[in-house]
Amino acid sequence: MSAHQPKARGSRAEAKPALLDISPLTDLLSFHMRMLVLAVNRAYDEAFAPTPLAGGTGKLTTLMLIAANPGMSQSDIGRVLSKDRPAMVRIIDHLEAEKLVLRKRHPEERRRYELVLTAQGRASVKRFMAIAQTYDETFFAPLSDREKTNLSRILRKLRLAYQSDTLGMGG
Amino acid sequence: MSAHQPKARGSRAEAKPALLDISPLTDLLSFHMRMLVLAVNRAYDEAFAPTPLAGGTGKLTTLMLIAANPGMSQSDIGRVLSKDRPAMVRIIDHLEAEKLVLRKRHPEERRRYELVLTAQGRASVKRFMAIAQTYDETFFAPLSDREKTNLSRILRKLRLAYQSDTLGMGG
DNA sequence: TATTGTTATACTCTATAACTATA
DNA sequence: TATAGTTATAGAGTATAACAATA
Repeated sequence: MSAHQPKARGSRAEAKPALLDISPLTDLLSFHMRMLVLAVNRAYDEAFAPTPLAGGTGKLTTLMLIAANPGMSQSDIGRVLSKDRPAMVRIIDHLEAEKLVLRKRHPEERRRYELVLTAQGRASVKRFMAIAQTYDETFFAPLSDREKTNLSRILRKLRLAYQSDTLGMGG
Repeated sequence: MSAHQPKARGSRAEAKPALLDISPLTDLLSFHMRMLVLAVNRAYDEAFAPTPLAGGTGKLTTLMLIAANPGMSQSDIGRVLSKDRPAMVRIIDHLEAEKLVLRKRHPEERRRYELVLTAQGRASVKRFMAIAQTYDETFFAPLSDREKTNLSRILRKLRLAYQSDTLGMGG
């Protein structure tokens, strides 16, 4: 959070091809978070490669939202996930092609769809959520329980500060 | 970290267009981190829009690395930032076009470049680092000092677990 | 044979505008 | 006029393969 460490030249650190000073970067919390998300996304890609939810986390999170809140519209989901309407069209197209999600016309509000899981979607989502939980727990396994609780509380506080939107409950 | 909250129907929560249950997502630390990085990237775009480092953080981080470690090669930087060689070519092309960075041929190892700042680059990098620090501090301002220290320590622990590469020191 | 930088290609994600149909 | 969904387009990020120059 402050003063960069000196380059430690001359010490016993002269083994490898000259160590790099990355402290200007690691002093920034935002840099830390970005690098970690890169790694966590790689872990996601590995865990979900053999599933129809490969290639970006948007398909999984959309499916989980529909499972927990049947009847959501595409725009509703976009607001939660910070995705615009064109992005949601593509995701729902994919999930529909995979026969996991169904677009039902809203009876009164005929502009929007009510998104619901198909029977296959309901059956699959349990498996997907188990994969998600395993990959998430595995990734954060290097942390102690106390650190995980702290991290969760801190991230939640930041989320509420920047996303206090219409969202809702949970977390 | 566990048990989803019930939908709390019937309580005083029936005001807005029916609250959404996002707890399946917020139970995942990885989801929290991804959403926060989305927000932090938006903050970056705003802060650096009027500079030649707009459009992605790679240009700033590359510049800061060269400033702290003159003579780095493109591949060196790519290893630190988890970017492949084609990505680094594009970034250095941009920084060179902006007259911030210079490709110098390495005298002995004539395959690689020694990347150094131009006079203009050295003058600008101080300003850019000040902008970076301000935007970073502003973004994490909702946290107490203790929380920031905790977050930094936790993120560092995870980084070391997943990126124990050849990196170096600092942080 | 391996490595640095380069080019080309492709696929994803993101952002914007414009169109339709509904309200 | 405003909103939900759609389409088209362009930009940035990422991943791959292949190439030239060098080691």
